[in-house]
Formats: sequence, structure tokens, C-alpha cells
Amino acid sequence: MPELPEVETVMRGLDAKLTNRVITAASLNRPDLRWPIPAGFAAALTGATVTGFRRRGKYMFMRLNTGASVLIHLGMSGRMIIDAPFALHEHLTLETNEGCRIGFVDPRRFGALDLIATNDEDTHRLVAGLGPEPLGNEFNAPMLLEALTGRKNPIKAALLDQTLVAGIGNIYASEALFRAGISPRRLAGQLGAKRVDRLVPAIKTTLTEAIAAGGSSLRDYVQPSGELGYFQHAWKVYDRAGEFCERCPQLPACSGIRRIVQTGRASFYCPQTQG
DNA sequence: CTTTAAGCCTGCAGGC
DNA sequence: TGCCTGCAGGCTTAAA
Repeated sequence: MPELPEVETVMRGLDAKLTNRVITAASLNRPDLRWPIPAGFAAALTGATVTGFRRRGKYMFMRLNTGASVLIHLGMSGRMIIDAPFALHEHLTLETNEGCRIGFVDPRRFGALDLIATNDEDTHRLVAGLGPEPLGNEFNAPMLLEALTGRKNPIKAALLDQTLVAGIGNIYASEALFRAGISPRRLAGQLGAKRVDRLVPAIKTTLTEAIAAGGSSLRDYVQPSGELGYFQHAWKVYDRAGEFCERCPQLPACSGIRRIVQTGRASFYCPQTQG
């Protein structure tokens, strides 16, 4: 479940291994993931020098000295492996002039790879409609309050709408709402300025801390297994149904963290501290 | 316009 | 042990 912090961490790991290196070989092992991968994809990478990376929401872009950019989306199960044995479901393999081997592995194939002719990646159909970056200045309380006005779905569902704000997924939606003390069941249009004022910094802090955890845990972001970017998470409510949240006294009166399903997705929250 | 359900795909956990 | 079912989730498309 790569969300913004995981994508950011994976991207930093790729940056450390690929930027300013030459891709000496690129092999695509199937013609499609979620969508067809354009003909000539591997050829466009081969021989190119990587000039840098950029992230937008849960998408990352690898920029090449040819003027083209490569869109990479990890989907649900996508991961990057470095100098690891060829893996099952390894759909793309890159080699650099320094002898580094990078594999893109995605069993469920919800991910995507695409070629963008220029470095103007925001014109791509998959990112053109995205909302603001949650860690940017454009994402602030007045903006969010305005965007939520009139919305009738629960705030948890609204936060998953990538056109509202880009990069929040199912896990960090629950985490941010816990931090803000807001129930995931509250209707998005009914938050009011006070709760929105808490929610915006809660989102920023939650994401920033997760990125920091990824950055500090491992040198070059590479696990011993060769897997890139994942790290020990310390989720406060996600997947912790029945446990006591950190704000609750551990008393029999407290029922603990609850799991509910909203629009088909699991949400976790503490009924005692989230209104 | 907003919101929801289905579908894509595979691995894994749980039940029998 | 092994089969079967259901669930997990990001994102799009279709439909309400």
C-alpha cells in the first residue's frame, strides 16, 4: 500500500542509485501492467542518463537527458528491488553503468509505467487532475474548508479523493484523522473551520513523520533484502482494532480502537477521542 | 455536479 | 495437508 510517504522514500532510494548514471540496459518483461506500456519504452531508456526524479501525489517521474520522463506508479503491490535476484513478477529491469540492477516488481499489476515525451509531466492524463500536494503551501486550511463545502460523504472517503488532495491513501487517511481528533464518519461538509484547522497540520505532520521514518531507518533506503523504500511503520490506529489508542487510559470503560468499513474500505479510529 | 459500486489482479489468511 | 473463499487496496469507468 504505497502512499505518498512510501513513494517519496522509494523515489529517494532510486535517486541515490540512478541519478547521474547511465541506463546501460532496460528490459520490459511484459507489455502491460494496468495499461499497455508504449512500444519503444525500453529502447527509450536504454543509453539515457538519468537527470533526476520528481514526485506528484503517489506518482513518480524519472527524468532522462533525452528530454523525456518516465512515469512510475507502484499501484497496490509495486516495489523496487536493488541488486536482488530476479523476482517473480519483475516486470522491468534496469542496469546502470555502475553495475547496479534495479527491478520493478508488481504482482497485482495495479501499477503503471509510461513514457512522457517531455519533462512537463503534469500534462499526463494520470496526474493532470490531481489536487494540491498535501505538503505544499497550496494545501492549507482555507483551501480545504472551501473544497469540503457541500460535500456529503464522510471525511475519510473525501481524503481518498485524489482530486481534493494528492497522495493520501487508506492508511494515512485514518492516521491523520486520529491525530486531528476527528471521526472518520463525520461528513466532509460538516467539519467546520475549527476541525479543518486541526486536520491540515495533522495531515502534514503525519506524512512528514512517515517520510522521516523512511529516511532515517536505512542507509540509501535499501532493506537488507534489496527492497527499496519500505520501513518499520508505527501506525497509531491503522490495523490496531481492539487495542487502546495512545490517548486513552487503559480502562475497561474504553472499548479501544474500532474498525469500520466506509465505501468498501477499512477505517480505524478511536470512538473516545475522535469526534 | 457529487458519490458509489464494480472491476482489475494476485497473495495470503482463515475455514473446513 | 490442501482446497476454497474472501479480503486487501489505488484508481478508472460506469452508473446512480
